[in-house]
Amino acid sequence: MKRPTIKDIAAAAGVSKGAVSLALNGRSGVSERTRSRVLEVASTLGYRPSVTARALSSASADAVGLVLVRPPRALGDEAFFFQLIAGMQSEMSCALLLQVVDSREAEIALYQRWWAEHRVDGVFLVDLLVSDPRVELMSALGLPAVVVGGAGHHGELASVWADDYAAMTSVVEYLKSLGHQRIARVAGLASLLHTVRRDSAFASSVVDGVVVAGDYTAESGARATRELLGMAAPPTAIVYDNDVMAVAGAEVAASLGVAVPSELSLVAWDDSVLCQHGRLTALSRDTFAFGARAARALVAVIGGASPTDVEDVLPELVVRGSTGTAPAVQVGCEHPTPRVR
Amino acid sequence: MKRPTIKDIAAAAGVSKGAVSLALNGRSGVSERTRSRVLEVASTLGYRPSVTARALSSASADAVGLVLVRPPRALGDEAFFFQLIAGMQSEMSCALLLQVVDSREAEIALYQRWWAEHRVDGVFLVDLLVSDPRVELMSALGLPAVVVGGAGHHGELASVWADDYAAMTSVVEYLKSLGHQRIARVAGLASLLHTVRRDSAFASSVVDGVVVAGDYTAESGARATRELLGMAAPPTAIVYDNDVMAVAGAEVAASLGVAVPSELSLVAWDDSVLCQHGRLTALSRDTFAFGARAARALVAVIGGASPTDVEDVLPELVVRGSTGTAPAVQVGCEHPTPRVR
DNA sequence: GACCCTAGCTAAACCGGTTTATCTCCGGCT
DNA sequence: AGCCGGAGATAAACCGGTTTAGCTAGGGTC
Repeated sequence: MKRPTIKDIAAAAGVSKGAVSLALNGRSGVSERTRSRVLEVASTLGYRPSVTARALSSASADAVGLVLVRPPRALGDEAFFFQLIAGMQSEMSCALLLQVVDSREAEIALYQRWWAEHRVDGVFLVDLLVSDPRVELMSALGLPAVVVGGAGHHGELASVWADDYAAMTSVVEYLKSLGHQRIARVAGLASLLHTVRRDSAFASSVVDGVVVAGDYTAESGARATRELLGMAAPPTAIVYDNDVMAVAGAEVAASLGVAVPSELSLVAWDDSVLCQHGRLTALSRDTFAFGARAARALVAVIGGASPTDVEDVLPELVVRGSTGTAPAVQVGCEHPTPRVR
Repeated sequence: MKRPTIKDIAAAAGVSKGAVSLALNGRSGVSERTRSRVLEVASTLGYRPSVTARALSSASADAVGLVLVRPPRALGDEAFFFQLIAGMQSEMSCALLLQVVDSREAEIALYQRWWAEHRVDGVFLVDLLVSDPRVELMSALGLPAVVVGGAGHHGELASVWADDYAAMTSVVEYLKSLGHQRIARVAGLASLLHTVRRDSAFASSVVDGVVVAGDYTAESGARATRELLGMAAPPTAIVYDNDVMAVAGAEVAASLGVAVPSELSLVAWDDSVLCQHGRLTALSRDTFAFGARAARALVAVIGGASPTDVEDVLPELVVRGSTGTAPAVQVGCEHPTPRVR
């Protein structure tokens, strides 16, 4: 089967290629009679302009790109990105080029390649680092980009972000209102910008708060939780940087015989089916809507709009069974017997 | 910033465009001296051929496509597809064009469009229907395609599949070996081919087995489970078509006071973090490897290999806490009091 | 009637590659 | 000397669009 080209349409309608192009793109230069004839011929022949050819004459590639840096097998557990992608798609008429790579270097090389190959009109940047080389790269290449999730103001780039600082503060305030004083945090990758934000928010609202580093995997969540519960003065509440670590933490608590929420309260960042089934209190945000917003921003930037910062709505704390009032303080007992064997 | 084109390389190396093309593609027609000079110039200038332009001269689009038909918001819960995608990527050097649409018609239109626009070299077909129009479409268009997950032999198309029939049979045999006799099944969408396969396997190995239809959502899993447990002679074991429904079912059982596994055994199809945390016995397959295999098959077909059927390894039953020996049969009590209020 | 303007269209160049036809030069053979 | 062949290179066509320059016919103005 041979797909019809503009030349076929031109021949069938008895006009020139140029006239067909003008007619199809709704531009002036052809009479209404000719235009309607061309349109009719095109539709009966099932004509579709080739994006490829169109992209050549410096028009758009009609696609945007997204690169994820992950160990590929771990990807399936992170519902977050899938939600995000689905949301993006809902606001884009063009295609999404998706690639999973395993290193930051590969990611940068890929962006460069896509740009050089004229393959995308713009890209999303996720997992922003504290000082991210990609920001400068985009400016240098002149490739439209939207930073997703990094808190505002990245060079000349547009960004869509949620206020992690305020969110963390609100979680801590909630826990404090329940009487918790020894609050700990299981953080995500330290190289990520939002981890730093949350860290600083946590540090400024919790005195002597313990922070243990994790990497979003169940293993790291379990390890961190074991470490925290084994301390001389274990925390009465733990805030996790994602859902997977939180659920793993809940299991460790159960296996150690620490009752949730009467002895220990748990909060997960990012809600998911996992939290729903684990009855975990979680900081929920509408990731789908977030993706949609990011897509709108990118489309705007590609369209030539000047880059803006869009702040997402503050995540909402969904209280479930994993948080409760702090256990009564045993006066005079600075070092209660750790419950951990 | 302006990216260098083949013309720039030609000028810098003092040769013609054609010579550069030959040199870069390792084809004969240029001397070794010229070739090395061209290569050097190209690398110092950071040259990258434009896929766009290349695709125009009937070469490859250097991308493959995947369309998912889902209500977009539900997508995030299905780790399966993300795993699959990650696996595909691991075996492809080209890019993946991903789009989520909300109807079968849109999917077909999209495949047609991608083909017409010369945007992809081939596509993956997932969620095969019992009599799927896409199979014929691909043949008609001459678009290389690989059927993912549908059990073998689809027209002239290559396919990568797991033997759902054998898998279902093995699950039932396992339950029977535990003494279960009243086994029920919560099925997935009836329009999907693999649902039909599992149905027929289930029907032929379980006498009077009850099948309730579901749609992979937690709600449908819960509803189906409530229905089954409310029957006069409720089943002692239930097999679910996916993890989300199984976990929802486990919760319903818990809320009704039905003990798992002493009174009721549960098995989920497709393992995930959800099953791991819910301690659900699950039929586990290596989705990542499955995706990788599919990608290899597609690459081969695009390369001109004649389409083949690749059978995936049989899924493995991972026994966790949700399955156990059947409760003792109360002799003479045909209709035990339902435990459901 | 001479002039200009514009609508409507065509021809041709262009985008950045690949591919084919052609051209030149050089060496070997009879 | 004359002929042939092949290597090495180039010019030009082509892919399927967009865009610009140019051409023509018709109508209005003075």
